[in-house]
Amino acid sequence: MVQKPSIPKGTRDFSPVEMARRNYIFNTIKEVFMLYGFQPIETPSMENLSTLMGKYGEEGDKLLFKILNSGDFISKVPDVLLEEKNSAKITTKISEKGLRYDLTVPFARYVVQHRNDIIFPFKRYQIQPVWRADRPQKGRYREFYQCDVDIIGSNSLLNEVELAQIIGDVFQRLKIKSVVKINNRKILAGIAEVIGEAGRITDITVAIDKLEKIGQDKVNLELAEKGIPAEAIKKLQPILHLAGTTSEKLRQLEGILAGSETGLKGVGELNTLFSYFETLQLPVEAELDLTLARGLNYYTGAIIEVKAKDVEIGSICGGGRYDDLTGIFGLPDVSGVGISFGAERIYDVLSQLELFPSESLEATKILFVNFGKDEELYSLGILSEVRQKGINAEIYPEPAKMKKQMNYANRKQIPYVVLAGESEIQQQKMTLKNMETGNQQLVTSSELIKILSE
RNA sequence: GUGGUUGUAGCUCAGUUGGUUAGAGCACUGGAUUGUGGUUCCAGGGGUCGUGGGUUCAAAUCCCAUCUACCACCCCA
Repeated sequence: MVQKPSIPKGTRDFSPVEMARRNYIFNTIKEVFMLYGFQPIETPSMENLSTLMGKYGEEGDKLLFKILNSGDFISKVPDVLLEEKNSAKITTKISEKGLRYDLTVPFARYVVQHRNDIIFPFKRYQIQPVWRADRPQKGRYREFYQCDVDIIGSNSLLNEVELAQIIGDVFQRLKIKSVVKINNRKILAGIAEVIGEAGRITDITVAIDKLEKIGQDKVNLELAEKGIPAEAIKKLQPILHLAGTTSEKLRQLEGILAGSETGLKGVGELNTLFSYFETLQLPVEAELDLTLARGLNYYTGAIIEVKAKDVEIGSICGGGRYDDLTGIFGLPDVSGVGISFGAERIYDVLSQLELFPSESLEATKILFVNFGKDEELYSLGILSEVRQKGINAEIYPEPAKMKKQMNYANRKQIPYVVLAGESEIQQQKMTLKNMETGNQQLVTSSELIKILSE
């Protein structure tokens, strides 16, 4: 019995139309990356679990896809463990590889491993799929592409500025109206310090990250549930409701965070950043957003997130600065900053706003109808000529009925069809049909190429 | 990982209180039209009713489990 084929949960096939659109996104992003001097690298789909585990928090470890060891792996597991039925413990015995969860951690591993060959500051980009064992939803998959750009080995804020410019360029080219939200981990740390809960930064940031979504009251409730004292929560309130322009907000923060050295440093960093933006006139809106927390625990400085203005969707790009990502792999004090474009979400935004350019760019431009053996030979010669001029062309591979061949051209949206039968061959010409208008004309091969090159 | 909704032809969906051979539109194949597609007309192929159990004389229909997609949490691109 034949079984119905299917693909694993949360994965997708990409058909030609989707590929053309995805390539449009990837190519646009790549072009901009290269414009700023970034170079591509690729890393393997799988990494050793030891490099992946513990980098994304407890949740992250659960969401890692693990790969079973080869061979008779189960016989090597001690009976005691099998009887205990503890998945976590057995996992370490039967799996030592996992699929990558993001591109940043493998990049850190790469940097440490190749530190002697890399020219620092190292500017690299990387466009590859990542895998998460998350429960799929709309716009959330178990396999999806990330487009990462990172600069590693430089503390300069100029790097943050360049990333903001890249964001501006990319979304301007894609015609997506967007706003860049910026925050700084040091400010968040400062806030926690000032309200007397320095040790609880993670709980506090995770809660205030939801401010926009669930509202102030629920945020306060969540903070209280996490065990933050009422007094600290009270102190937090005015900070969450700073008003005015970015520079006004920063000035107010300076006062609030006067007691925190880290906090003030963060304010200083944002001041420089925003003054750069002002003089450079970014092609994109940038604003300070104190509620921007981002879960990843390795960020230490700037936190960046981009939202599309005309579509209700999560962030389409995000990132930040990490001061010591490579430290865990034995290379301390190397600071980096990077962002990641979410290809799938950008895809969704572009389709919802119908901003994809006409897809025919990569498709066949002309089809030669196949009339039989002799005519085929005649067409084949012209076909090579056309291809040599860089025009995408094809010949129908069998002398099928006209209707079938025309229908093929029609369905593939091929704009031109060449008909070369007995009478055309005698004149050393061919009939060129415009599929859109239906017009036909008798042309020579050089006339044909001229028309197609227009 | 927790809770909810869902599933009938390649796609979008009908299918009565459980009752003969499960239907339609689009798509596909062939013909009307032997060198002319996108319009029209005619004919045809295509179904383990998501999967596995159960209740019943009888299940697409009722019950349970499971898988998928979607939604809300959690988290995130």
